[in-house]
Amino acid sequence: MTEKGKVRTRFAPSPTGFLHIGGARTALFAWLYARHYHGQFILRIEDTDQQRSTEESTNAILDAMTWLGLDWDEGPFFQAQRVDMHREMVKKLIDEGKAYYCVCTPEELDEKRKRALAEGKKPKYDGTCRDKNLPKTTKAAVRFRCPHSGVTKVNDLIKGIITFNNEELDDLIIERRDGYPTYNFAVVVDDAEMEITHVIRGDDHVNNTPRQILLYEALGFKVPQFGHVSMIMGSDKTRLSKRHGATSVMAYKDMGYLPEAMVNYLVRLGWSYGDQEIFTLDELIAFFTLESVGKSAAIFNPEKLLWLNQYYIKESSSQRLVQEMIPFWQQSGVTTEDQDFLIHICDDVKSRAKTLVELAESSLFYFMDEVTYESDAADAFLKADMADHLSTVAERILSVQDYTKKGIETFLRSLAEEKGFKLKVIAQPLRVALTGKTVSPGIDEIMVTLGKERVIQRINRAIEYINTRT
RNA sequence: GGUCCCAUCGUCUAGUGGUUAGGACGCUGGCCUCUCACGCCGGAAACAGGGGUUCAACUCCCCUUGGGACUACCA
Repeated sequence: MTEKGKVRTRFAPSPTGFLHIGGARTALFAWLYARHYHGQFILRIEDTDQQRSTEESTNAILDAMTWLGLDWDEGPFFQAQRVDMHREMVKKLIDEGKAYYCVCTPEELDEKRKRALAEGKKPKYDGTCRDKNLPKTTKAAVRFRCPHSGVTKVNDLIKGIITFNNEELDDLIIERRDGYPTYNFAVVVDDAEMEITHVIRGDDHVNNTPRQILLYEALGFKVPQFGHVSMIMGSDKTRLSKRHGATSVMAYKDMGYLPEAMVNYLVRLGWSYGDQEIFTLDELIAFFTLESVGKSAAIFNPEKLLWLNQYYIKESSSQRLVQEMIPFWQQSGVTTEDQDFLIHICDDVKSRAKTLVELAESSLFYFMDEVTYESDAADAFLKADMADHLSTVAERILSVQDYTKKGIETFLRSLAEEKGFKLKVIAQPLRVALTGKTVSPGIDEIMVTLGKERVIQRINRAIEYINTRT
């Protein structure tokens, strides 16, 4: 099933929370890399931490991946379902003398670590059980026997060659006393077994890489290529957290962001293609390589994401937008099924909204049976001297043959000319009559969308309003 | 503390020894205009510091400084 020479990448999140912005970017890079080289992208859930993993998180991550359009060719695999194999591998290492049982208690180790740190020494495992050749017991964890000398080189696809002295590494635990493998062991076994060719993951794993390479070698596996993507940080250069705003990908969906905006934003965080800012998915797949991924950490900039979102809303077809708007309109209590009406509304509003939430908000007036006038707007424009003009519009609009943007504009302009004032003199009162606000799409657009009947209704109601007020 | 990584406008970045250091977001001046957006034109804004290497450094090397990651029987 694995084609020879094919690129295989994976995304391996731990289900301990929602899909984070940073995780999403890593996933995107791994996905793009696989797609660019016509390879496979595998999804694996790293749920060996029985305490912190939840099914809810798994589902949330899957949903977010789907929303972003990051489809996977294999999986999702669950690491916890693979422990038998992990244990077998542990056994193999023990049999070969490459791993050993350790009965030091977590408390003891913690104590030693603290002491070493206080004395300014390296807090690494002191090797108490390394040569005791202890038998397997229920309280024994398994440690990997790490070489104490030599160097391990990581040829990172993004960062270049990184060299580690093996003496810096200590004998890490590969199987807990509860019988479950630890992360560093399970990733190696799984990545090897799944024939992952390129491990693309977060920067925070670079220091794990040499010991993982040693593990690959001890197990007799082929060492994959590594590519470590830098972290995403908040505006104060600390790790991105809730303090910097929403960090969950799906929170952005709920805030009215389009997935392509998120993808486009994320990909440009660390990756570039000349001066180009806007990319279709096909372009990304065609252009993406790890060579053009930068090494330095990036700061998450919500303004730019917002700009991209506005761009994609503006560029989206209104048909598509109507679909996307369904949940948002629903939240606002809009029930119309009139597709045509909804499409026209999107035509009018889409260049004026930065998010779908904003779009919903600014389109609300279209659906009202009775427009609610903002008090400042009414005070300024629904005044006695305007009633006449408004009723002229209401009367004459009936006979406008060319009821289009163009036709309405011509009609309004000639009316203004006839009465001897500028268009804006009638435009603003009309706007308030039709929308209740002083800010809206163009009145010609609104009138077309609303249709003659509703327009006349709203104008007459505004006239009534003026009359009852004076 | 140790190990590792990083360093061009506020932010994302282009740059690969010789450029008026380019683009984008944001900010800002103007145009368009029925309001608001969109769009268009313009502006301010950067090579962290110090040593080398070189005829020539943003670009290569070293140091300093500053940031970040890891240092768990978490992933």
